[in-house]
Amino acid sequence: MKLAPLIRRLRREELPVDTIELARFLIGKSIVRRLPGCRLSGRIVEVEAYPVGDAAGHAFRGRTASNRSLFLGTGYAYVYLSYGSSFMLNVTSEEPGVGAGVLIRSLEPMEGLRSMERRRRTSKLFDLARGPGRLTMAMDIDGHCDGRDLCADTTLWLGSAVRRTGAIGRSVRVGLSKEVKRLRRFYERGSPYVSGPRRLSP
DNA sequence: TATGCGATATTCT
DNA sequence: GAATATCGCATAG
Repeated sequence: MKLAPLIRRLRREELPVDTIELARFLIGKSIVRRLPGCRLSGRIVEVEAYPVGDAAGHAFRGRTASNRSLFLGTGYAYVYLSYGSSFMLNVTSEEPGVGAGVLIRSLEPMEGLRSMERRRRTSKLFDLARGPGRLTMAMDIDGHCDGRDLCADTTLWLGSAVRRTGAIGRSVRVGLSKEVKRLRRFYERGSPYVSGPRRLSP
């Protein structure tokens, strides 16, 4: 399956500036990663929004050296290390100077399956990029990607949808101790590539 | 299928 | 010193 011609790079003007709108918009879109000798891509099937004023968001206490990428504007990568072992990929939102973003939680793998399998040490298709820490490992995303412009970078960028997007579900977010009741997690209904407890993704 | 726990590093208090 | 937007394995039902 030749997907490369089907995926068109998204321009910044196409991205909703509002965090919640961007989260919904990203479901069904593509993440593309170019590595030496191979290209990886996946379809976004699950995200979480961390808008302005959200106590669970990393920008809540203001800008610091580690979260500065969250303040770049809409369409940049904010990558950080969680629990000492897992990198998390976020797409930033809002105007420059405002700290907010969307956590990418799960991908449906499309291109570069063999490369992902090697990096993830599993050949189970459903487990390759299901979960935020897993997808960064599968896509070889780490701190080097922090701050990249996802609308301009040649190694990591946002692409168009490759097929019609299914119905979008909404739920509480996974693994939080603050703002636990906010319905800020979005996912494609019926996708087997979605993480979290099944009760959250009816 | 569901729940529980340890590993792990960086940041902020 | 505590907390953390997780994962993978273990165990029980």
